[in-house]
Amino acid sequence: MTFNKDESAGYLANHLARLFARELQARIKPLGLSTGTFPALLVLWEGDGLTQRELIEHLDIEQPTMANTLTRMERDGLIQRRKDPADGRVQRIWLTDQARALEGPATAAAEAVNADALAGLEYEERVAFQATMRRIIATLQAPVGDRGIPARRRAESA
Amino acid sequence: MTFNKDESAGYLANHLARLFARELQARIKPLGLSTGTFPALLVLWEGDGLTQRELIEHLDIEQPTMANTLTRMERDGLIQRRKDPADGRVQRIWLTDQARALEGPATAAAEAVNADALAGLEYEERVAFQATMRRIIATLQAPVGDRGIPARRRAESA
DNA sequence: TAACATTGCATATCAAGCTATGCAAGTGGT
DNA sequence: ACCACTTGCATAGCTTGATATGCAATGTTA
Repeated sequence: MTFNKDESAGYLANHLARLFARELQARIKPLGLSTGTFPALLVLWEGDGLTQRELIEHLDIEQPTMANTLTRMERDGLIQRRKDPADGRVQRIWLTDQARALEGPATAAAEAVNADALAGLEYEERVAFQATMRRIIATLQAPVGDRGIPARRRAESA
Repeated sequence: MTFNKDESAGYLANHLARLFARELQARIKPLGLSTGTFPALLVLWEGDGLTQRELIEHLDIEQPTMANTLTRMERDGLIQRRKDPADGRVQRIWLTDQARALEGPATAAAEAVNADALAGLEYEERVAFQATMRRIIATLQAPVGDRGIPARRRAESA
């Protein structure tokens, strides 16, 4: 049996993510936003003043990737980095007014991408799809030894 | 209602793809392979001598991305580019013996990643998940005006 | 308190994706 | 035969992801 990419979950996930990114990029570029900054903004719109570490824990992104993204966001006038008065190592991230003003149009664009992508799916299929994605994400985030063990049972044996 | 990333199909797809890529990278790095070259190899193992254009049609990758990937693959001894005798514009892509020898271990690694990721899912859930991914991919590949229209009906009205 | 370990972030460097652009080789129409 | 168009690929330059590494600030411990 040869390996068939069109039946490989990993290949399909990669392809799907690229298509979503293309679509989102087309819709938020007019706002002056790009796909990489978007997840950080989603977290910061819920409440800013976070540290870089707090951001990466929310987003499961490596630290240097986030540092890089924040540098671009600062350059583009979306955030400011200000030193934490209590801990000299920490830089807290604050949104600019410009970034705050983009929350409405930007989240509307993202909603539109999702609606577009999922058009043609029944409600039950959408719910099941997202639930499955979350389960696989949880599996891949678990340490290798714990794979395939439901989170409940994992918690019990801790 | 605020936008919630953990209920956004696009965000979940991006996160999922990153986790798959991390996992695959860990497993094929020992073979001297990387995630970007993998899809091209999958196509070429089925039969080489393809043009760059044929490759990008198989993989839905932009042409300069593929040109770049092929340059790295040539550098790493995985492929050779040879001029097509009949058409001076065309470079045909041929696998090296080294690349041919990697088919077994590399596809085994990819199978292992998929098995790992999908462990904990029932058979029906896996099938449904992959079917849904393929449907969303088809939707996002369709021209904007045709979104939400089943492929069957789209074909009829052509 | 001096030495060591940890934490938070930055920098360097690479891969993998994209858009914009250029150019040489082929094709077609007159 | 010539001009215009198309096709195939390369290059430049950017974003978004990763690893490896360094360093300063803070914590911890003998």
